[in-house]
Amino acid sequence: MNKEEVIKRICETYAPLSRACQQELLDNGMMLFLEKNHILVREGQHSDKTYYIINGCARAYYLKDGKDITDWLAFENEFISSIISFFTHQPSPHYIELLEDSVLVEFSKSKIDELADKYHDFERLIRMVVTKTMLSQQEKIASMQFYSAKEKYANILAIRPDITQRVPLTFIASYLGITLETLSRIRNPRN
Amino acid sequence: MNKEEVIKRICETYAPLSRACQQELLDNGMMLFLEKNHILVREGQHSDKTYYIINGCARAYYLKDGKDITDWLAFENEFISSIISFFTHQPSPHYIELLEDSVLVEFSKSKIDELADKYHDFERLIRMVVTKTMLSQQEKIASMQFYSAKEKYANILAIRPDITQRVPLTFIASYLGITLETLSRIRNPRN
DNA sequence: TATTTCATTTGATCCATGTCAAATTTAATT
DNA sequence: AATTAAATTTGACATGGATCAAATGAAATA
Repeated sequence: MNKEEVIKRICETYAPLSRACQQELLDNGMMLFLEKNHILVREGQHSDKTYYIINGCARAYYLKDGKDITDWLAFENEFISSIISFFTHQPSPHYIELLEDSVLVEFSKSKIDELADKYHDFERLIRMVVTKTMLSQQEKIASMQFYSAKEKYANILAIRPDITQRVPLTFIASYLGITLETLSRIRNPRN
Repeated sequence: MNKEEVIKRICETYAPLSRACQQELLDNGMMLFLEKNHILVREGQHSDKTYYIINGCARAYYLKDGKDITDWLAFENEFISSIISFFTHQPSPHYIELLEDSVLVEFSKSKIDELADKYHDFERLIRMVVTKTMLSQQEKIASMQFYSAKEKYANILAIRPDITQRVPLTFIASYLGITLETLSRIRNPRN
């Protein structure tokens, strides 16, 4: 997939953009071809970039008392960024790491803000991206609030059946707010 | 506070609006004076309204296996709506209930969409509202993922110290994903 | 002010999930 | 293929928080 196709895909997913706006977005997105385990953002950095995943997947995680906690997983046709740093200009509490060899398009916050200022339709698109993110967070909150470990695992499998083939169980476990051992036992059909 | 002041306040909080847009928003917001325990939205309803709280507070809750689970609490100068119904046009899984006598301004989704279409600056404002919501959800997710009951309670007290004077403990407990009994024990200084 | 209803606390017990440690399986590297 | 390293499973045990039940306290209403 080339950049043109990516822009087209983004428009289809979220909201249509004028030809001029598409072109300008195109000129300002940078394609990246990166290897598994590459770290896009480190804790403490000011990250003003967002990444659209063409191929591959990534996770955002942070360290709590030295323990690695995944709190976001993103796959093809999704955006990932250090949400706090990107939106509030604070240093990132998160690392962002690729879990597979990936192809990404990188956009900078300043360009996005500029385009959102210049083009009403782009402002719309950003609103849609944020709204979609908010709705998936809403689901995540519901699934964490009063569901058992087993229910949470079933939930995520329903949303993304191939997740266990693509994401190590440790990361899935902490994403669900449970331990690796508990996840392993849940997955064992004898239990 | 009258409607003009409310609109002004909203502009200050999120993003400035042109005079014309402010006026149109004003014409389409309806002020409501409602009593404690009033139910704004019921499960199963298609709710296409959002409510801005001038005075008072409200909660969104749903029933899981007959149990009442609060998953949103809103106070003055915040919006509350049946997030799923409002954004996806599905029937609401939530109830929305007032926890105090409250003054609200009600806006309809169709008007909001219309204004967002017509005015770039209003589109911007909506984007800001959604972004802010998303960021507070992000915090909530972090606080639920790997924090103990005690830590979660400390977190919410730090954000809103007067919450225990305004919201019954049962609702706070389920909002934190813990039981009423556990919350009660946490609050007892002997523990 | 007495009575009823609702909210909160306290106690006793249980269980899902965490913790720590070791074994096993799978993948990466020489 | 052999060796090392990483990921996952399994076991034994501990514990935070749930559940159920009853007592107390506070607020609403007669």
